[in-house]
Amino acid sequence: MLQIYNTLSKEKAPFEPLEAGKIKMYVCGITVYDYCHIGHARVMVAFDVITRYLRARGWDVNYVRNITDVDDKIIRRAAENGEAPDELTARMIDAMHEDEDRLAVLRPDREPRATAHMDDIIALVQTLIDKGYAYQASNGDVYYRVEKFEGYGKLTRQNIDELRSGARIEVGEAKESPLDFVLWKAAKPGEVSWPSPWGDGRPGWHIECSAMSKCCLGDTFDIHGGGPDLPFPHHENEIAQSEAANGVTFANTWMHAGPVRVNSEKMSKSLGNFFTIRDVLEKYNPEVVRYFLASVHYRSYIDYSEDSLKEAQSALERFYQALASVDAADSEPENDYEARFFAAMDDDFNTPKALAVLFELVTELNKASRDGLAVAGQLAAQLKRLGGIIGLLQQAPDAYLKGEDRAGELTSEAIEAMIEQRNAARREKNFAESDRIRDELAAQGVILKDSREGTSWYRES
RNA sequence: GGCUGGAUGGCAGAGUGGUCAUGCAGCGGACUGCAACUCCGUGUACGCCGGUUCGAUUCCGACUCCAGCCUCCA
Repeated sequence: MLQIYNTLSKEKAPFEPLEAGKIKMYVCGITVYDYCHIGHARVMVAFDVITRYLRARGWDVNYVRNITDVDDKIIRRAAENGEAPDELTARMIDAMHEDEDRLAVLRPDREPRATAHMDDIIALVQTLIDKGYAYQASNGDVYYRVEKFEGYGKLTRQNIDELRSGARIEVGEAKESPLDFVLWKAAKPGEVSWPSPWGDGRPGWHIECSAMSKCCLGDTFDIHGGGPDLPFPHHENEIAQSEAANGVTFANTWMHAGPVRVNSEKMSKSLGNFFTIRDVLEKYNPEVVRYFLASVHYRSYIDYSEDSLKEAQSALERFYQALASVDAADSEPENDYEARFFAAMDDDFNTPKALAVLFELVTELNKASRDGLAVAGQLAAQLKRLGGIIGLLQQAPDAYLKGEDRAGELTSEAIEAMIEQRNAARREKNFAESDRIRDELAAQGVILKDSREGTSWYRES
């Protein structure tokens, strides 16, 4: 039985989709005005692992993740760059897909974009106005009347009075109450805008998700996910919009990934202490980054540091060394690893626990491999398949360990030529020369392994 | 201040009312010409104080500290 922690109830509960066999999941994606950072990567990988596991468990998953391609930050950044907003967003969407591909994050089934759903957004705002949950203010903006929605604050347990005392009205706003938030923003001269019954303008931040989830998945769906900073106010506001407009429960299960920290502080744009995915991939194999993110439970904070990445590197190398020792068979052995792996994942997607099971499998595989047992190949096949459920271990072991030839480093050919020289020296028992060559290679990050079958090598990544 | 989490061995990180997490690093041994990989062995870990219990790291309460949200942020 799959148990999922629900932010709404603050507890794990058995998961049951609305429609047998099918799961409808909506995840808040990113605002495409800059390159994705590791925090984004965490959410992407977390929901990728979740989707892969749900599918491995036999469910038909419809995974929708939006792209916010109109907002203040985009408009500002595009102006700074001297380019049109849609040029900026097109570039950033391409970059995001490139980053995801490298991290082996599968594309969501649909990636709706706000600018492509203006009709849905406008219709939803109109419904809210018709039902008395929204109003157009004197400055032309349309606002949501928060105090009219009875359950406001239920996701994050906010008390409406507490919120009221902390809220304030910005200059230029014309809200009835400081708690009200904008649904439709009247355009300023020269800004990108769309026509609407309330004049030219653009949608507020929250309404697009209510509109696109309704459009792609319906009024009620199974899972709504996102990053750690979204529960309040974004998801609280989505609930207010959608439940007021549709009159039914919005999402049954709310899932939120934990934050990435750097030096015990949250990594964020506002603190400026963030690393982009592409920065990190300059130095580390993408699979190492993915392993690092999967080595901690998705809801816990995770500390980003060079040391953690190095550790992930060593751990992953252990997996690939084991896989490299034997050819994977076509069949798998009878054992309880799969059941234990699934039991771990069934417990709110406990990837660290699932990985621990795989490490036990590795030890058994290494022993079988050392003893030349046929089961070794079967264990390798099993390891690769289970690893694949969390998006790991799908590279050819040899290719992973050797890495790619890089500019300024020894090529595979050069390495192999040196190994040949060294083996000639070894045959003559000239160990001084043989060790000299090995040291020379080691200085370049190339490690040798002598065995009965000959000498193999790998790059210390 | 309001609302959420968290505190586990050198580090990372699961988990459990009473026998092992797991990984990285370290130490000893096997293998090896020597290494590397691998295997075997190796650590009185559970923030602090009370309580419940035959027994608590695990349950309950207080305390201390840390983090997240409450403003754009995944």
